[in-house]
Amino acid sequence: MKKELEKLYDPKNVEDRTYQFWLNGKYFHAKREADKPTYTIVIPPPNITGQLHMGHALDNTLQDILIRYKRMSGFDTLWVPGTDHASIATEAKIVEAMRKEGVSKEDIGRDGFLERAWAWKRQYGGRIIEQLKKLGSSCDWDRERFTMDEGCSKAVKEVFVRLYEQDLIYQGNRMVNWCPYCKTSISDAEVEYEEKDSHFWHLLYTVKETGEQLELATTRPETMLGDTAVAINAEDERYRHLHGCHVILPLLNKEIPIVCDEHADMTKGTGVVKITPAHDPNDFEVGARHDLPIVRTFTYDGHLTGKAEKDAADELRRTKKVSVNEPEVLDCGKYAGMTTMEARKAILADLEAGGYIKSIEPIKHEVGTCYRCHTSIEPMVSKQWFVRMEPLAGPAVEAVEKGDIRFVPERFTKNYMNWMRGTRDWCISRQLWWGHRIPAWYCDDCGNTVVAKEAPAVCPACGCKKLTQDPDTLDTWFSSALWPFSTLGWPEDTEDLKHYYPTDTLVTGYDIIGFWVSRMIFSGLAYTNKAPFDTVLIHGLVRDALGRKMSKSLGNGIDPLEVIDQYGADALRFTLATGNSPGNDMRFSDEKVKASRNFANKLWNAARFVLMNLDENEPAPHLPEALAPEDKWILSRYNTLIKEVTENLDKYELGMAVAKLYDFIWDVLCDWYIELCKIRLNAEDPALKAQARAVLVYVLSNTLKLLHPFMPFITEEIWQTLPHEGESIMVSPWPVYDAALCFDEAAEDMEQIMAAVRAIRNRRAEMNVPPSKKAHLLIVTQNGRIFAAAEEYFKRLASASGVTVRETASDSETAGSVSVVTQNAAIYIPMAELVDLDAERKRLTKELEGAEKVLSQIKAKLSNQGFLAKAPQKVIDEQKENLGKTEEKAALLRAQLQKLG
RNA sequence: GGGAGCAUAGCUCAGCUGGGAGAGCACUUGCCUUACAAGCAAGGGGUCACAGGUUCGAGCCCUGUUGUUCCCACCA
Repeated sequence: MKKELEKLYDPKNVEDRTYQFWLNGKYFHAKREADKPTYTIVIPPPNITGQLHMGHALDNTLQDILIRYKRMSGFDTLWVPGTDHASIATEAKIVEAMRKEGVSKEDIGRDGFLERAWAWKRQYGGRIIEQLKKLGSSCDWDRERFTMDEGCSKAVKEVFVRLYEQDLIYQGNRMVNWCPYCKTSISDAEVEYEEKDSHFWHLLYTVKETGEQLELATTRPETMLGDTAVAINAEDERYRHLHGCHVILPLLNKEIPIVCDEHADMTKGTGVVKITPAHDPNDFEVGARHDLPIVRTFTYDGHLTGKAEKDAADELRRTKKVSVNEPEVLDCGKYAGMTTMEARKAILADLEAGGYIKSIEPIKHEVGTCYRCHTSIEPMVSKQWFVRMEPLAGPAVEAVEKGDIRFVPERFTKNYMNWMRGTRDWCISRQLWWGHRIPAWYCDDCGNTVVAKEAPAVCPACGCKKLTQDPDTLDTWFSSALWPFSTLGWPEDTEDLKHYYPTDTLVTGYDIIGFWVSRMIFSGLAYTNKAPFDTVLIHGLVRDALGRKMSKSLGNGIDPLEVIDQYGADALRFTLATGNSPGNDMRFSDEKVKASRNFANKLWNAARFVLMNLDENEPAPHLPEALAPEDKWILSRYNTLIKEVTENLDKYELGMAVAKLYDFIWDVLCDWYIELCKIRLNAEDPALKAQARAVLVYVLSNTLKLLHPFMPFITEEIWQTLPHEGESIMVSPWPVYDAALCFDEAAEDMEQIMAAVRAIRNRRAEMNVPPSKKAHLLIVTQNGRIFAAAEEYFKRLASASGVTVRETASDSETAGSVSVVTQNAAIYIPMAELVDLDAERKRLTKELEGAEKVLSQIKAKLSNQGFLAKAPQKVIDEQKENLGKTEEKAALLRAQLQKLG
């Protein structure tokens, strides 16, 4: 029975049904096949707060292309999907939702909050998974994971305890980045710098011993209450007499020392700098060097501290036997309770009134902000957990240097190295509730700290039972760092882990190399002794049509699901895969998707044409015994395509691969081969028909396979409609290049005919001859072999009514003709009424000039001794061949001109 | 301050290890040719940012300049 397709391809009729078909067939499921090499990708887990955005669409399209290609190429492929709990982002969203209900975290307590968070996860965690399916992602859904599921939690505890025992995790009062809005510490990587307008306030502090006024500048006068010294450089001659002296801190009238420290830069400002160890990272270092007191003057939510905070801190110090460098807290008196900005104003006003301000200088200033909420971060001394990076970074640098891990494109190696070499200890504790709770317990009696995978029953130090777990949770990236192996079962030595780990390719954007990629690398090396993957494929950002970042605040985001709804997932995938190279940003526009949709439709109609011509019992794809010249030509082209597409995919040149497929399908297959096939399909001879059908089905069906990783839905739909063997195109074998199917000479002959066809069309178009006006062609050539059997081609493709091929022609025979000259033939189109001898002469002269110019260039090269001596033989041969061809053409042109007189 | 990317047709971008400048869109002209007007055929349009250098040969390699984007950095 003849199958028919709709005139327009409608993705809506195909995609969901096809995806379900794949799921039913369990084609995505990795079966641990012992006889196959493995290929594994772990998905960069999207946040459960998220909707699928264009970045995800790109990321997952690339992964699916690789996975589908490898699956068809005979690999045991596994693509592990999952989601990330995204502690800070999710918690912020839930808090925000609760705020709208008038409920706070504290109202419902930790357990109540976590209940809500898990409900959130159940509600929204699945949504993005469904969206990934719409895209066609062939993930192994039986292995779907979540960063806070039981297995991942186990891995997190295992790592934490191990690192603690190896002294690679420690707790300490250190300078951290504090977000007063999120009320948590964040890591260095989570700070984003933004340029803001600000001022230098030049202040005057009085030296106690000499009474002179010491000028210093600050951008943050509100921190002055926490000053515990001013620093000068020991080499600075201007202040040599002040060594060992003190200044009186204004407003507090407190005596603080002048210290000599390298941090004070003589070339900057007055060379004097105030030191606030509790609220500035540099000053913290200075404080440590000079054993200065650390006086905290800010609360953790961005207000100035008062009596309550001071008392609480004192109480803590008294009862808790706390660590030595627990900061003091100041009762800021009249400033207590003000926000830092309010305090700045008030303090400046008081300084002004007291005559302590010398001048104010406007400046532009890079201010650190929280990457989530963009609130200015406050550097703050706080007790946090840290991962000691130096011992972990070494092997991670080495693995990339040795080539165990490769970045594509290569330039991102540098990016990674800079990050890895420059990184400081990683602050991993967060003052949040949603996340992996830190597996540390403190003894209420003796203050002992116990780190363990399970809650200890008694304090090992004093034997009491009063143990309280650390209230903090871990940085989201702590669990993401383990993702390549925690998802496969680590720390258990599971079958999956043995079989699929290390994974192969990691696909992600350049924006999270520091956050995620580098942490997976050092984690993998440290805990599994293996690099977690061997290749990192980096892609860029998807921007809007104007090149702007897509963002919620700009409202310029394009929803991939809407694009899928309108144009189909294949069109979206094609758009994202095409025309961009690894690591580069790309612009997304409606026009591009339309072009992709048109391509899908073109393919669809090519298939429609083929099906239209098929017999009821058309056999599965095969090649006939005898081949027509155009068959040999298309098979040569097709085999070249296999070779190139495969090579491109192996080199991660996905954009190039898909561009070649586009050209082949549209130009080679549709515009030429199908048109050529119509000759035989319209012929009487059933053998010729069958021959054309067979080659058409063979080439189309196999080309669909090459295209399948990029456009899975439409290729499956067409493949299923065509005669085929096997259940699904997605598990059919990847085409293999076959040198026996490259017919170079026949293909070259065919190209000659095509060139003649183009030249005739060109000539006719120039003269505005409609296709309906046919003409009998006279071809004069020494290459009769090529043109002898070409009559049907010219009739079909060049509006010819017939063709005569000869070696010579008399002037009278060609007098009333328009002529066309190709490389090896002069073709006469009898159209006496259109012949304009003058125009004809001009045109031929121009063509001849062109040919002669090329000739002189080639001759110059071939007479250049340097070229002959140093150029590769292949290039020289090409030039020689070209010389022959061009000379032939020039001769024909000259003869033609002579004829015209 | 350090590092990286980009600069090619009107627009968006390809161009792999140096060997005759490409695609899509837009534009012009002619075609409803029985797969497709979401199409077919033909065409116009580029000092490959600028200046040097290496080379027989440079869009591609080297140096510098300009413009632009991004990343990193504690600049009081």
